[in-house]
Amino acid sequence: MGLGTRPLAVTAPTPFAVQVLDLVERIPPGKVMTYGDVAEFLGSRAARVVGNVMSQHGREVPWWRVLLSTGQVAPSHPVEALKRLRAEGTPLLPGGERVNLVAARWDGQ
DNA sequence: AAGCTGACTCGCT
DNA sequence: GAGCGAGCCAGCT
Repeated sequence: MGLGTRPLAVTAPTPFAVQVLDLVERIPPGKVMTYGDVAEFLGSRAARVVGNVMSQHGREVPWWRVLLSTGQVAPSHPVEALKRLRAEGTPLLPGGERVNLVAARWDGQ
């Protein structure tokens, strides 16, 4: 019926969301950014909003490369995230549950 | 239009 | 290291 042509009814990304997604898409394999890093790079302090964006639109970008400031992976799919991070050689801290931010943080260069 | 929400962060205990 | 409270702000109701 009139729901449109897409199988998943995704609301259109807002301008801020587009900026977030553009940036996340550029994070190189083996590198990561925190929610706060992403916000700061976009001239905002809205780390939570970045999280909101990722939860709504993160499926089409390397969402596993966006972390909490503690180095922990996205809370919704932690196992999958860790699996992907290990696969691309992202430096982890001893214990393997958190990313070594000192080594893996990407500055958006 | 005022309030609520949340894949956040930081400081303090 | 683990909890907790306060601050944060774009989007949605």
